[in-house]
Amino acid sequence: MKPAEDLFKNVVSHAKEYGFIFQSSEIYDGLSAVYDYAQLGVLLKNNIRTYWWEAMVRLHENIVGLDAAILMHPTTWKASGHIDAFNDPLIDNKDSKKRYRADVLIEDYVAKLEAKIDKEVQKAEKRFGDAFDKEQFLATNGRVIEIRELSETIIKRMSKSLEEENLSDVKALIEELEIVCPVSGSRNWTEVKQFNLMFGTKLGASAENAMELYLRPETAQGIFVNFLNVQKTGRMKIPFGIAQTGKAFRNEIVARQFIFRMREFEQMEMQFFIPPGTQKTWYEHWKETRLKWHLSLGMGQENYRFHDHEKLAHYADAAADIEFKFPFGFKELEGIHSRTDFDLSRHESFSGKKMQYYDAEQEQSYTPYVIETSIGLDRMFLAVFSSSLQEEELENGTRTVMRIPAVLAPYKAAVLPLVKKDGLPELAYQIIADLKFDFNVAYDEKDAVGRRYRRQDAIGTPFCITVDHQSLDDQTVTIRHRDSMEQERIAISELKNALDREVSMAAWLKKLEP
RNA sequence: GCGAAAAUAGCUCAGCUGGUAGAGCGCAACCUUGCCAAGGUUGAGGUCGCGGGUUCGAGCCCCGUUUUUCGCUCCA
Repeated sequence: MKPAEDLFKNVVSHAKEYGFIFQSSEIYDGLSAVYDYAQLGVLLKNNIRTYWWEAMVRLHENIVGLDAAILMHPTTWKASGHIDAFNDPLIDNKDSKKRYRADVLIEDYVAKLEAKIDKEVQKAEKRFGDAFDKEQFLATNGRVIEIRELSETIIKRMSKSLEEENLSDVKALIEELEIVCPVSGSRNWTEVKQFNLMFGTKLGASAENAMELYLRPETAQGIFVNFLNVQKTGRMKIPFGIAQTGKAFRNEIVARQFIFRMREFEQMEMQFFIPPGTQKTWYEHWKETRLKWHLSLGMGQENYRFHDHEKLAHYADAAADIEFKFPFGFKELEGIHSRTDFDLSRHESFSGKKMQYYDAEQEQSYTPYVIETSIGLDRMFLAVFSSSLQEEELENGTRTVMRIPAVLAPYKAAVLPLVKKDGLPELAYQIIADLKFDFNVAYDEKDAVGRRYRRQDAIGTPFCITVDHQSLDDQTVTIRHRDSMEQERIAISELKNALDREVSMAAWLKKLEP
């Protein structure tokens, strides 16, 4: 058993060597945390996307698709909370090397002040016993009033400075309050720096009247702003969902671990609109449904687990991750969030447009609640890729095999003439000409056939079809299975059916039905 | 962003106290052959991440920088 670090290195170099993933702009030394999908990678990635899309949109009568633009009106991000939540003022302690959110440090300080009020209350309670009137005490006690005023002043000043982006005053405030680093206990702080996790760009060719825009940091908002358009034009009845896949961009402070955390990445997400009050049931429903999708690929139940969030995002009332066992440990692969009516309400108030749904059965209008399922396509790629890549010990040596779920494999079959003469290549090409309308098929005639099998193993091709001399006589070929390396002989006319059973989207999607 | 380590052929790596770059695998062409990698012949491919400096001379020493990995930090 190799150490995890080596396994991961192996994944990265295999991805490069066989043309799955290259670093972006490699000839210019690359661009940090940006990667390109290569000739085989794009096939695998497209297959994953399609498998998700068909499972979500095609199989669910009440889910429709959408492909919203990456650029959106800037107010979108005010409404969504990203302008606030994505703009963190950060400060480092030079001694402990720890980084903190400057506003959190100050808020913690204020929280401590307020804890002092509680202490005063407790003291007074002891002193006065039953005669103690808490309301009265809080309103009149000089010490309490003093602390209250101080906290208010601090919070006000901090909010004002943050609003005005006066970061040096935030630092000054931290220094004046003599806030120390909880780890090192020192007051040796760096300047406060603003980190904006959204990529900015400009709309408009001339600099003066250009409009500040952001590349979307999540795809979800494209769905929310189109909620009523889709609902009305699609005559959708709640509960219903809108699904989309697309690129999102985040200026991560630390982007690492290959394609696990990239600055430009692709999300596959679905927002499911439901009546308020039903969110618990639907949340559970989608947790289950999504896990089932993952398990249908047969990559091992033991590689998945749920992680329920305790700390919730500003918009959620429940949230869980489906975590996958990557080479570097269990990490988030997909999120299922109960987003309440946060997004629609916010858009309603920022746009002034009603974002409500009239429920004819209940005879009332309401702002729907939302359950979100959101999976990173690139992460899913990494999950499939890293768990598929295996070194297998054989009697005489090892073989490298990618046990990619057949439905996702870049090539479904390779057609190999046993020798490149005697008319075998010609027959092989005839077979390809027939199969290529249904399957992505490779051809290879170079080197010994055994070596060609191994080459296909290394890129995850589930089947190798070998044309030999007997094929010329009786129109049969051998078909070799990637995982077992076993071969059987079947009629050329049966190939399409045989492959269909094993690799077709339809065959795999049926596993999702009860 | 901080700290540490690394960067030499497509991949994995070697390269002596500083003296003009190698291996294995892979790749391409041809020959032989053919059912589970590693037959033969020939060949392509590297200004040693990039930029400076020291030196008669730098893959090797020094400085900067980029990228990657690990730890910290962040993760709606």
